[in-house]
Amino acid sequence: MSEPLPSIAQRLRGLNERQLDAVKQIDGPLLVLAGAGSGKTSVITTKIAYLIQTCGFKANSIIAVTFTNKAAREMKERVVSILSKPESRGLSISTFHNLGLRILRREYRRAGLKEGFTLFDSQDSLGLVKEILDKEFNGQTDSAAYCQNTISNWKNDLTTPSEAMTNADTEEYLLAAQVYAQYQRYLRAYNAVDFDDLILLPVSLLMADEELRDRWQKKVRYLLVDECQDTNGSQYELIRLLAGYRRCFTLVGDDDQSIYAWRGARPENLERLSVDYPNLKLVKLEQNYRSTKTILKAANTLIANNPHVYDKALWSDLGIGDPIRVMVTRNEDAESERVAAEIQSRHLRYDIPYRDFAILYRGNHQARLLEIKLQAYRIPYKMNGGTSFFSRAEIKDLMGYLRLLVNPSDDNAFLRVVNLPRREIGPATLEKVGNVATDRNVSLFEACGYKDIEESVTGRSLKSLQDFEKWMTTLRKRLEGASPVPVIEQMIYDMDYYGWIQEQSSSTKAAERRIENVRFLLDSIQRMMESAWEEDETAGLDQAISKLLLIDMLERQEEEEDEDKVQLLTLHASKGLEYPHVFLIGCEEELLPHRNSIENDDIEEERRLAYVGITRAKRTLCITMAAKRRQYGEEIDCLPSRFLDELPEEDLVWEGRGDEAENVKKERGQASLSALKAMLND
DNA sequence: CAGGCTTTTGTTTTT
DNA sequence: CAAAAGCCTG
Repeated sequence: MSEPLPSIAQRLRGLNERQLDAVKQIDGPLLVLAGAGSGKTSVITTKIAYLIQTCGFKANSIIAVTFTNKAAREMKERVVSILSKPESRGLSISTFHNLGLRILRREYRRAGLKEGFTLFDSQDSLGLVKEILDKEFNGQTDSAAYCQNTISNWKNDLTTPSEAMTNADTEEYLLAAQVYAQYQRYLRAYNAVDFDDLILLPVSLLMADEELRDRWQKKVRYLLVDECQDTNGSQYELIRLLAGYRRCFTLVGDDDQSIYAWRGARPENLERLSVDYPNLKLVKLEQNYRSTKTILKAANTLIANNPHVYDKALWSDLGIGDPIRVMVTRNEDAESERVAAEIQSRHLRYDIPYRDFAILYRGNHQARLLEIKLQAYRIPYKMNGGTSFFSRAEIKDLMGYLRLLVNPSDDNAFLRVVNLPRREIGPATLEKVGNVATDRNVSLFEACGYKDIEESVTGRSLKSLQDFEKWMTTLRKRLEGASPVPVIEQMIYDMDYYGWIQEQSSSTKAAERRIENVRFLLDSIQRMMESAWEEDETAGLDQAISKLLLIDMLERQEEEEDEDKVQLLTLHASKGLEYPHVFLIGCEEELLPHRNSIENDDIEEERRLAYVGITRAKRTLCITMAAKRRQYGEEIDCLPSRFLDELPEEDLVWEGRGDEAENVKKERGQASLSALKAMLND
């Protein structure tokens, strides 16, 4: 031990009175209403340390849940830095989905799953829905996205297929309900689960099985949940079930930062808590340690336009700081250009590191232009989100192989990889395999091992099919008890996958990049295997790959290099983060209150989104908008976002090329006027 | 069966 | 205006 660790007593001294309340309240249900930047992460991490060090809780009896892997990682690091490593051993800080996966990995048999079950990502499940619509509902594949969404909502609300069927009162619902039933059947046949199942199945098991419920409730002595305004119905139920009769938990949330209602989050869970737990204690954290007074005032003024159940008055001790700049530009091109130029000049003039800047936007597509301009200015940047690591073709391919290796029932994986690289196995052959599979009631892969196929499939196709089956089976045997990565490398070598990638890629550069990605995946698997510690007794390839699917690998990849880069992210992705200098771009009607949200009257959530964006800023905030924007090839006029009207005018400094700022100011008046008219009409 | 061509579709937000 | 999906030819 080189340096003495900061003792828990020291930690506690660093907290304010409210925060201390939140930490010390340990013997009952507690809700912490934590405003933006009020130090809730400190509270959670200190509390975990306090529970272990002062109150004598075993680390492995505490479960902390967050929504993103990033938050979980950060939290874990902070706890480990307070406690010693051995003391924090076995402590579980993970996302809801990871927790669900962990439960399922232990109890999968009771959920009707077999060993090595695979996890479908949303692309996989959309594909499955399409397949079902195609096969069983004469090709109504255009409603696939709708069905997928509806099914997901049902699952989040713990609605079973039969309940969905009974309650279906419209044509669409009925179709979705029928697809839902089939979808679940197919998933089980493939020995697969989707994201929603990771919560749904553990909840069903805990509800139905007393022994299991008992076991888990004994195991979990204290529960902490971050961002609980984002919990959906099934997640809330999971919390309740794990908390059990002991009812010892700390939930932290902020209703003003609820921005996930569209994916089933139910912020009203915060209110429901006091009904379900009458002795619920409430602590409010209202001191903001992050932003200047000006920024905080703007945020407060904006969010005051939303109704509130719990009143909250965020205040800051920090200085007034700079006023908020509002930049108006000719079009979206100029907007990105201005932002890039601004960052470069501030970087050069004041020596502000790139990493201190963040550019926030509503939709991922807005990043494209920014990338171009930032590159033109030679500004290093990091994009958060965007195309996931796992949606890259080469990664999907390899994952397909791994999935099939681990789970021979995974027909999806089979179909993806069976003819890749080319093995002369086309649709005709596969249809015959499909027939055998249906007759024998086995998966496609298993059907390849049956003698039956020799009756229908002949010649070269038959040989390559059987070779494929033998090859995969041999690999799987070799996988047993061995370290998986060398086996995978052998597999890649056997099929000359790198050669195939080179053949497929347009340039050697692109090919190199893709091979690098594959290597990175192998590397991650290796690391995952090595860190098969804490909790999970078995560490198989199957576990490694499903865990990796849940982790945003892009994050990981970037975090390794300690970089100085401008951060580009969506408003949604920015929650929980903070930056000294923030640019909030595209503040226009139809974009920041998004058009769909205007139509559905969901302005409040959009306002919260803007609120989240503003409260990310520590020192300066710059809001931009374009007067014109190209959309579907047509150039359209943009109105300033109504949220600009809701900010304190005296703290805003408008800039732009003279006339444009003037025009927009005029329009701004008109916008308010038309909003007023609309109100009067209601 | 593959790759190149035309047509059509479309933009929220994500574990 | 772009990307994806579907169509058609070599």
